[in-house]
Amino acid sequence: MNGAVIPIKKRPDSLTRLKASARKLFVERGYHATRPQDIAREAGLGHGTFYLHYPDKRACFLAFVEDARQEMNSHLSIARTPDSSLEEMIAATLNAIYDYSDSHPGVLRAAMTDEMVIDAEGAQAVPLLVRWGEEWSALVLSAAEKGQACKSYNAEIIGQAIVGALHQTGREASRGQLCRKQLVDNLTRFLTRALKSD
Amino acid sequence: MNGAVIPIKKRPDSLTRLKASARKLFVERGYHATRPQDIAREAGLGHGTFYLHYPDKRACFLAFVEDARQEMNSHLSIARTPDSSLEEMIAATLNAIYDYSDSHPGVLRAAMTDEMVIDAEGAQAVPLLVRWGEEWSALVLSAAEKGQACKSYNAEIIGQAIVGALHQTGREASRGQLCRKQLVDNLTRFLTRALKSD
Amino acid sequence: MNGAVIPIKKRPDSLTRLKASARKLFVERGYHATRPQDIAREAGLGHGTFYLHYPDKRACFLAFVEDARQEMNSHLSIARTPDSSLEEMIAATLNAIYDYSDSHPGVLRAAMTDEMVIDAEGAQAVPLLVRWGEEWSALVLSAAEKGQACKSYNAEIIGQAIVGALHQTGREASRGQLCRKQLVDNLTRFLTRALKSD
Amino acid sequence: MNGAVIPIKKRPDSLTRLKASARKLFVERGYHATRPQDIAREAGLGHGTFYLHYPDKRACFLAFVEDARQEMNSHLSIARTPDSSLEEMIAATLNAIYDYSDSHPGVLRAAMTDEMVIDAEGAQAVPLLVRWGEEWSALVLSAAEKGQACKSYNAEIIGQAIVGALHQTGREASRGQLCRKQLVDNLTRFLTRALKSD
DNA sequence: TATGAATGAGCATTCATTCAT
DNA sequence: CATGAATGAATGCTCATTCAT
Repeated sequence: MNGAVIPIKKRPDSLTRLKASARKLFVERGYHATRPQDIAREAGLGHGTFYLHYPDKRACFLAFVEDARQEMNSHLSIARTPDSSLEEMIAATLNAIYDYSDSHPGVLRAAMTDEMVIDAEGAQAVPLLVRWGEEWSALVLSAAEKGQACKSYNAEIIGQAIVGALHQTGREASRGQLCRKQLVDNLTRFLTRALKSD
Repeated sequence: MNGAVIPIKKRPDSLTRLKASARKLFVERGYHATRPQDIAREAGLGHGTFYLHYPDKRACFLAFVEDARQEMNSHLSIARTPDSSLEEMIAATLNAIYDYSDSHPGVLRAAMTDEMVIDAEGAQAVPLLVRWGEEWSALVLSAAEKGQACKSYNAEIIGQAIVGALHQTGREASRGQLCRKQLVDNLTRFLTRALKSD
Repeated sequence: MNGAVIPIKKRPDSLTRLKASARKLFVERGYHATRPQDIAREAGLGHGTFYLHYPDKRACFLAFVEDARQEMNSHLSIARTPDSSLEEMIAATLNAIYDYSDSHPGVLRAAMTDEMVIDAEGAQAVPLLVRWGEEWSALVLSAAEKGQACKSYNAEIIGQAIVGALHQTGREASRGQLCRKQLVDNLTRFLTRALKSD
Repeated sequence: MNGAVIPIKKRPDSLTRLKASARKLFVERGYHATRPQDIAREAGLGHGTFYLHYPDKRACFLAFVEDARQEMNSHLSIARTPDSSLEEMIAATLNAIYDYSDSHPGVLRAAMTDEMVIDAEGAQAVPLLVRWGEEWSALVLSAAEKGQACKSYNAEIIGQAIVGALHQTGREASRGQLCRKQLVDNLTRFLTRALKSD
């Protein structure tokens, strides 16, 4: 009679539903136009339930950002193959970003909402975009060490430049102006030429 | 009847003072933390006077953005010399941008506040960053025609990429992390290599 | 034509009306059961107007207490005649207190609401009752100096004891249990005997 | 089958623990700043358990007051010796009150929280202070009958006056302003002189 | 008997905007 | 042109109480 362990697939538990609703609304309406009450209602819960899981609205937004970051990072680490040329690496990364963007439209944009907008004081330690810029810095550095990339750049600056370029083009793409294939092709060539050694 | 003489040093009219106050406060506090009342008070005017000049707060912000754009464009057109190499043109432009940023700290950042933040519906026709991206597109196109830049790029995409790179590095610079000289040097080389023909 | 100075008896101005409404409601319902909105509505004003005059509800209550204190003090200073025996002074004071209580029913009681109730942190510097206790201390001291009262008391303690006795009997009186004439008579004798020298 | 032995040192049942926690928190934070949830958590119980024992928060507070009253009364009846002079009786009572206050700091003060604060409508049948006033009335009456106290007082009024004096001085004492020895000495003399016959 | 997730009416406070002067 | 008192819908958040387990 070990049958007592039927887990019956219950509880699409309230936190999970709040997270989904918060993501949906932050993406659709932005931070300021989304009220905790809206998030709870969208999740089919009472207002108070929101505050069972988050101390305030800001914490909920930050959790959303953090989740998006981790999701995105998983996507990226899957996409990147170890021994590839600089161009291949860039193309793979771009494709991974656009894949994520296509399957989660608007999420990156919402997650990158300027922290000044959320709370003038005590904002996010480091904005999402800056963190990703730092990751690009590391990539640039390692490519330089492998002789794939020009060694005379300040990797920090170049990392931020790359992430800025991707952000702005991605944004325009999501406004429906630019086609993805061209985007990947152009940006890959642009970045590769800018970075490659000699 | 000498009373008719032109009063040479009269006090700036109320709209001018409102504009100055609005800029100051939008830069210092951001859009949401600035109330029309604060702007009027900062300008030494009654609260109601604000609405004599702007239909609402949003219009005031948009006017601020437009002014910043025009100021910046003046700076740029002065800085650019007609017959220069691609590299010279890029370096001159970057320097002009940082000059403006130094003499008007925070203005560009505030003016580029994401329109989604200002009003979910009926946002700015075209965000400032996108407009500047379009101007870079035109520069890239004309450089390509002059044989200075690679012809096979989609200028629209590359324009947005460039402006994104500049925005993000500029932002990090204003967080006090990056030194201007290095910034100009690295970005000039980065963009020149990425763009140049052959 | 100095007629330009007709003051036309305008503006039963909003602060005055708010004060009256606040007093009425704090007396009728107590601090916690009175909302800023109720005060404003009672005064025939919008909610927001309340916050034009008080930074918060607590400040409004404290202003009410201070007003009551001053009103009461005026009453007392009018009632007391300079050269009177201890017994006369006590009787005059008690009568003045009950006169005030009769014409402003409930006000003293509401004004003496324990500060702990209003805000655990940063409460009233010194509660109203304690302040009045200190004034009684001074009276006891001066009576002792004039040889009217026993010199061996600690005036501070006795001042608080007197004010406590008056408060508690006044409270019971307002619950309709005790008759005023008897109250004044009994308390006067009680205090006089307790205080008088020899 | 030794399992049936009486478990001598079982943990105090939930009501006992709730009572202890309620007392602790009402004393430390006051009525309004204490939530049923806090009381339950402090007692190491689930929130819902609170409502197994009390219909609502008000009932819990009233139970706390009643317990304090009974405890205090026990203290007093132990302290009072049958055949003593008025002065001895007063001194013994005061000492008993301060003993209780010293060993249960803050409890009397919390228990005497104005009933208006707890619930505007349908407040406590008779506030604690008034009940103790009535007990003092009885003491005064019996002292008068024994010829120890002046017969011409209205005992009801004098009872309330005494209890008010004790309350207010006790409160100031707990604010750390007055020393106990002096308190007992001064109040004993004060009350004895006020009460004693002839 | 015990639990604690869920609830939603309620609260203090803000702020873009209006309008009588 | 200029004023600033007045407005009230809207916001983020709390907490006494319920109820399915």
